[in-house]
Amino acid sequence: MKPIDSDVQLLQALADPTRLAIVRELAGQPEVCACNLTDCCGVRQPTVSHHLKVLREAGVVLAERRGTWIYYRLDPTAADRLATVARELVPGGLIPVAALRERRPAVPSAARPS
Amino acid sequence: MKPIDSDVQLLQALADPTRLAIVRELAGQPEVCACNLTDCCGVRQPTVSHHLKVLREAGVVLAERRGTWIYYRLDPTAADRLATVARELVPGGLIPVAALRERRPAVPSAARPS
DNA sequence: GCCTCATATCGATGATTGTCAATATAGATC
DNA sequence: GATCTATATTGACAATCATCGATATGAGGC
Repeated sequence: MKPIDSDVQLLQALADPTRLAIVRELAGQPEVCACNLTDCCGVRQPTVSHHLKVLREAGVVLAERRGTWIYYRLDPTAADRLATVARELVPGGLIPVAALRERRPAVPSAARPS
Repeated sequence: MKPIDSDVQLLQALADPTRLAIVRELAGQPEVCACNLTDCCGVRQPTVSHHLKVLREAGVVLAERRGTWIYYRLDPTAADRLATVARELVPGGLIPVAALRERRPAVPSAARPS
């Protein structure tokens, strides 16, 4: 049971065609009954239930039971967390401001790397 | 060989602890020699090479050979593509403007789902 | 209580994946 | 040519995962 990086867990949850289809289905409307998610992805009910559990544990979706049915919606914090990861991918995003003043050579560190 | 959704491929590439560590290493500096990525992740050289291939094919990193060494850097378009996925996760982000004028009930669709 | 329906869990199975040692390839230098 | 070094590829293995049918759980209505 090694603990999993929270960002990796978020990315892993989204990195599956079926789960991303579920998420996109949820993005279009305020909430969706789980019973309506069974059809949209071409997989059976136990599979949908499994994927919804993964998405829940990763903090991507929220579930609310009302009577017999369970309604799912996107967790409002998920978009922000993914956007933060996206910001990490901006090249030079972590370079200190001072370094931006000097011209970066077109072919840097051509010598033997450290 | 079914074709893979481009967004899923991007997410899959990032959804691994080792690959995310490589990406974060690349985020801190303009470019990194592949030989310097072998140490930072606690895996052997063939494993790093394999992960770099996955990241290359997903459009996350760019490679440039200079002599014996190959320098890797983040693909400038990767951040935007991930940010676009993040924007899809904003609840109600795809709701047409007209729908925003009417008050959304606190507990919608309490009746039998369609 | 019983019955029905929606959802979750279990157990099995085939597919995919991360990792490694061994080997191959490509470039530089002699 | 030969040799050295950096990187890629191959082949194998264990582990993880997505999917399913069967079954269990939980809630409403009778």
